[in-house]
Amino acid sequence: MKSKLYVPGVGQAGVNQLGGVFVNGRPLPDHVRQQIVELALLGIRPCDISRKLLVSHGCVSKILTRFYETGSIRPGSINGGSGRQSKRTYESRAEMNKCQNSVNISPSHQSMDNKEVSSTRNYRSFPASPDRHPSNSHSASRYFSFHHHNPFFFQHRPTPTAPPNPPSDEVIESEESDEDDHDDYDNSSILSMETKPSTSSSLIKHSIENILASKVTIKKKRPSSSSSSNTSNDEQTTCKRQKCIAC
DNA sequence: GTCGTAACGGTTGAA
DNA sequence: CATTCAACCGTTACG
Repeated sequence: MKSKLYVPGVGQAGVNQLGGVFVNGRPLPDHVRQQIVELALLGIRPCDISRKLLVSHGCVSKILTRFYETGSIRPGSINGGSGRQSKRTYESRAEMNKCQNSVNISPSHQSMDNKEVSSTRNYRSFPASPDRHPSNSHSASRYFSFHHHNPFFFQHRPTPTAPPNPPSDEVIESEESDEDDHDDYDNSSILSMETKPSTSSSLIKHSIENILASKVTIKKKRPSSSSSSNTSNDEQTTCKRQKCIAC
């Protein structure tokens, strides 16, 4: 039921049942994950979140479960799991460190150390800066291939108000820095500390993110119709939230 | 209608 | 350099 379109260098971009765009095998962009968690923390039910963000409810469930358990919304295993000493593990470690400090979800906490952490994350989703990962020639070539064939994918900005995306080259530079990061996100974001792709890291600039981002931002937020029914769920959510904070 | 989860197909990166 | 394989991803379907 899902339509697929093959994107060279990235894989199969598909459209899920909700009409959302995704790339099979690739994690959702950070800001989408962030939105999922934020909305959940605001008491929005997962089903509403999935509809609003056009993400499957299974994915929402996974992300929220992970968030409640680990305090991290980032993809990747927290415990590492395999003996594989990969970037994922490294990234996860950074998350763990950050989790200890940051799970108190306070915007005021978003701070500079975030930059340090962010430098170790985000990049996984796409080899945006192949030069940082010289060993990964495959990914680099895939990236360049895709980039070359789909320049338009890198020209979208998540928000309509955002300035035009710097041309693809800057993506590769990966040091693109602040210019595009903050404006992509809601400044009042509860989890901005946790999830803000922040400056240094080259956030996933590839297609799915931008596509989703534009979809999400363009899509008018429904007045949370579930507000009335939230009361009971709020308790659950609050309970989980406290559980998360406790971590 | 909502939620959690297993199965599935796909991507990624280390070996 | 190409291949293999484990880990992870999001979607789908089921209960």
